[in-house]
Amino acid sequence: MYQIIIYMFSKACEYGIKASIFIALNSYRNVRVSLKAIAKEINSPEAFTAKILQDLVRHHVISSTKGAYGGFEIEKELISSVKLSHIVNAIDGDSIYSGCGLGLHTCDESHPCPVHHKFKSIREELKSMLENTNLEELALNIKSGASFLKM
Amino acid sequence: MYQIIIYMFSKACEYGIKASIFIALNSYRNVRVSLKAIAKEINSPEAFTAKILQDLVRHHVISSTKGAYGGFEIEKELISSVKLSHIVNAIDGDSIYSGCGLGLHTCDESHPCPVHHKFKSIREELKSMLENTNLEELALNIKSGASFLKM
DNA sequence: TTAAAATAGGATAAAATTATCCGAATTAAA
DNA sequence: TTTAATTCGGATAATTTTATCCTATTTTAA
Ligand code: FES
Ligand code: FES
Repeated sequence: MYQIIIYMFSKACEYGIKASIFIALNSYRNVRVSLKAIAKEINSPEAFTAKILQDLVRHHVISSTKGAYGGFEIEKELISSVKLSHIVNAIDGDSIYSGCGLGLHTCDESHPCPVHHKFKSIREELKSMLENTNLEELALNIKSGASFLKM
Repeated sequence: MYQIIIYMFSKACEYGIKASIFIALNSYRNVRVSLKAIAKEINSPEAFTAKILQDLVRHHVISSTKGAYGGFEIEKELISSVKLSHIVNAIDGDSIYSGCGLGLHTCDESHPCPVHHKFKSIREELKSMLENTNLEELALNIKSGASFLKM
């Protein structure tokens, strides 16, 4: 059984979000970061993080360069347009929010589960938050020391 | 990778909540329900549901009677005082909400992760909802056909 | 041209969650 | 008293998620 009910994100998403923030942070300084550096910074397992970064590259959330002096980056001009929802979609797929909180086949207004109306507003709020939070603001908060990527 | 990010509840919780509602519904009519009837009604795997019901019994959320004509029930007078949070606590433990959305060791106001402030309000809202929703209202909505336990 | 540093990707393993099986214990009715 | 209907609980299996390993490929610099 879980220890936390609100499984906001899968581990994969957690790592993906944190990695993206760290990459953004460095891309402002035109610095490409390696998998190794990322995993160290966000305190994540290297090989698993690699898989997630590959996903993000495939979905064009970040870009990668192979070979020596290679690594991951995000085009500076794009950082402010990358939303949390993009990252989450890339990693967990985009069938987000369509599921019923109690596992009914679909979440359907005309055939609601017992908690449908109670959860709907919360879910919408979360959704709009993800769609309106961009990497730039998150990176700036890290930079200013207002928030942290590990511990 | 998950298909739905907001893993509101574990499967165990989903089944636990739905089962509790169905039991409540029947307890109003002084009818004890069997595991078999519950699993059929909420469309859940029988043996797994049994484990969850055992948890709920141990935590005194519901009560059980062994043997022929046995089954599960909830004392009528208690139905309105059983909150969703009780069910969830019984099944997933009570370290609820203490975890950080991005997996930091603890959710700490003075050492916040990048999404801390964004998620905090949503989480609080969800918490108070769980603490303020009782089985009675959920059961009544099923009874009146306003909500459904399966499909 | 070679060596070193990286990402990419397939295969596999470990851990957690979900699900199943089976026998023991209990209870009520026949 | 026997039988059938049940919950209880331990063991185990299947599935999903998370994590690791190893090799291939790419790229840059020496
Ligand atoms: S039907 Fe369950 S959340 Fe909408
Ligand atoms: S520190 Fe991450 S949610 Fe509070």
